[in-house]
Amino acid sequence: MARPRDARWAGALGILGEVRRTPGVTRAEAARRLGLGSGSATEITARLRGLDLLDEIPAPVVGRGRPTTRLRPSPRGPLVAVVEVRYEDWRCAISEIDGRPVTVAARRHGRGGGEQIVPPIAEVLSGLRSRYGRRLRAVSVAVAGAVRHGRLVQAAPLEWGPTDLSGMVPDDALPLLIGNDATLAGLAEARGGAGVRAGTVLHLTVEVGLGGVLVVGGVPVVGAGGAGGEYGHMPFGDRSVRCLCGARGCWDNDVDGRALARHLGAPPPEDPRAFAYEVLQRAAAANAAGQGEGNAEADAVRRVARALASGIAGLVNAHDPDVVTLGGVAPLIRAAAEEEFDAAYLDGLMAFRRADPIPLRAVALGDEGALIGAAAAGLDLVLSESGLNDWAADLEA
Amino acid sequence: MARPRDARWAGALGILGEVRRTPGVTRAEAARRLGLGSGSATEITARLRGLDLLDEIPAPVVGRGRPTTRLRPSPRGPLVAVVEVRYEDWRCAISEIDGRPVTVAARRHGRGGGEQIVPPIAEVLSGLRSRYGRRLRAVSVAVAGAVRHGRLVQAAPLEWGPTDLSGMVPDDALPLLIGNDATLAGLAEARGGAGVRAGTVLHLTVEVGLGGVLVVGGVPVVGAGGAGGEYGHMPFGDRSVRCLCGARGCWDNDVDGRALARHLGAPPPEDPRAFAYEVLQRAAAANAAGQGEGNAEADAVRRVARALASGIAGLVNAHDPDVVTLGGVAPLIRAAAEEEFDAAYLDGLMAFRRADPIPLRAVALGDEGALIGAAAAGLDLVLSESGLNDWAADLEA
DNA sequence: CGCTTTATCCTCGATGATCGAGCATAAAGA
DNA sequence: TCTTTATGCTCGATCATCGAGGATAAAGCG
Repeated sequence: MARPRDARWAGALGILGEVRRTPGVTRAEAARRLGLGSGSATEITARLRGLDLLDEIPAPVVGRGRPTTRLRPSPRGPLVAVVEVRYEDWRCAISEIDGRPVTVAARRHGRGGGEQIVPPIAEVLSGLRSRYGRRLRAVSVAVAGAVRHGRLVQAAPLEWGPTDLSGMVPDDALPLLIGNDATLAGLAEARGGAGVRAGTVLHLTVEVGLGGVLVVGGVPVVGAGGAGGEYGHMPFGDRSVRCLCGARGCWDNDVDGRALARHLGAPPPEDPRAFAYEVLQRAAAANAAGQGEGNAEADAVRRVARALASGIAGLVNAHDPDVVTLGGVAPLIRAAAEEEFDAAYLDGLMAFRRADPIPLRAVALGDEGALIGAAAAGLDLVLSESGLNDWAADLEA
Repeated sequence: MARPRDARWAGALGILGEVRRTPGVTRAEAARRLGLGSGSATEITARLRGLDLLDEIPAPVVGRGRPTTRLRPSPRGPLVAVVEVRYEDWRCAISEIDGRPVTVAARRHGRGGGEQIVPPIAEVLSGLRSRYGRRLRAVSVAVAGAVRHGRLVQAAPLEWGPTDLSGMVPDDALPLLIGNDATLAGLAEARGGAGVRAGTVLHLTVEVGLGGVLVVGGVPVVGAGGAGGEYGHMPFGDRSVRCLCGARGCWDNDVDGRALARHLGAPPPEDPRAFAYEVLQRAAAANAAGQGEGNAEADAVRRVARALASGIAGLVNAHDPDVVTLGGVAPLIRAAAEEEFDAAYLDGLMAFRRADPIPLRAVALGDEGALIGAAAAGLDLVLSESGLNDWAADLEA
């Protein structure tokens, strides 16, 4: 062979990237964005068609000029299976290379050990495997817990210990990716949600506890073992409080439904997320009615809002992102105590940042973020150089 | 032209990178590491010699076989001027493409406004410019303050406000890079110091306040405006304390000489770094003599050690680095209260991390880190594709 | 209905970095 | 001096990309 090792897929990766970024781009537009000549575009798309990676369909004509085609995932192209494991349920989805997962199964699960969810998910994945065969290239899991070196090491709110999820995959040759749900949601928001076109995105989600991630240039900063982004376990809170995670003073404990319950003198709620929704709704209503002052729930919300906002300010000081995206109940907390929230945010910023504070935005992908992010992570693998080499080799065989 | 735009310098960048990583590598070794064939190595080194980027000198013969050559910066090659501005002094250095700065001037400065240092530095740089002409390709400045969008926006401990340093460069065409000193020291440690070969390095320095940076794959994570790494301004401390930076509860105030003085009931020290050195030395001596218990200074040091270590634990939770490198007085704080420090570190970690905690290491480059890092940042620019294109164009003209 | 305009696509020869085999070179060891 | 070991150089081949020129397809216009 006599090609620069990295050049074999160079152009192809560019085109595939455009298709992922903008599903349904026209071929002409993709070539323009990449600065490709028309000759290269022809060559590359022809190759990708031949590899069953892309398909071209006539594009609706807009003005004059020769009509172009839209680039779409090939109906015989690679697929990624995606799983999301949340506090009370899980779902499986399948995604083509445009990164839009389609749910194929969903189920609630009890509060037993983590291993109980493995068999039913394995069954679904096994079904996908026999249905799609070699088209299925990877399994990507988003899970509500701390993940390190591809293993779920801790899921305190779920009350799961270290859990082995590797039994999910029907076939040892099928790559299994496991990521934290908030991390993957942040990835999705940064690439195609509220943080799109920003170089550095800080994503934070409040569900049960707080998770998040810093995404730089579309790549999540997850550290050596992939466990980065556990911002909920920074000691922004009261050091005398021991967190379920084992550390002290974790921010986690000051910003969610459990914190609201504590401030209200209520027992720890069974479902902190639902509890938070209810309290936030009532607090927002009270505020809207001008009865927020002295209202216990509104007070609790304000307290949580201050804890959340001042921590965010600290993270902004430390990371200098272009934008902060807020998911889960965080946008609701802000909305239900906007004044206190924004004041605490500004107050926590270094002085030079106050003139033009980094914007805080609610997520754009809603509850689909983690699933979309998991698909993106899976596709990063499948559409990498080595992934494409494997795909091409499989086609030949 | 008919070359893949990125391929023109591809091989050359690899070789230059090896020379930077390992000054004095042999040509054969560099080719081996890059997986280059001997033909490519010949072609590339010949081109780099022709461009006055590299020089080859005979290598001392070790065993049998045809002797190879060492790759070195060309004596007519590009240079980067480096400036470090610290609390009480500044220095200028010059670096060839191996990234080893050689100091050419140093001076103490008073505590006036920041602008006072610009003229003398400008004079030194102007001298370098006339001496080296076009060989001087960039000026890279490490400064003890918050830097954003290439401007020094805040230097609270120096008591400088926003300061325009652009007057330093003798020629508007000469690129000026400005970076935070702790960020650049972290870059240097990650690439060639205590964090070498680690994928993700968290670097933290305690001087007056605390600075640092996360370095991922040799690239510092500095956010949108380059102001990332201001870990000293995360609210790990007492929220009732207002920091000089404008925020509240900053970690900055709990970990340095000012904190030691506060705990000792002493007035804020004129030179917090020197004060810290003295207290730490006495506390270490007291501990060594078995008189650490009840000793006021040793108690103050323990308190600072706990504040430092628990904050580090929080950052480790959030970032999951391979290694934490400690600079400035941080290693001394740890040494002077090792038990408390390590206990607080472990106590602040999430439970799953305790079995195999991320190692904390003292810096390897001592006080040269910021200078070396600034040289590295400058060379990243000079030895980029566009920088090399400019250099080649200048040679032709 | 045919011509013009606009936009895109395809063909084809050129380019240039890399590759790898084969040969040349230089030192150490026998 | 011959062999072994390691490296450097030459040269033809490869291949993704480039860009010019021509082909193609639709809309607009008379």
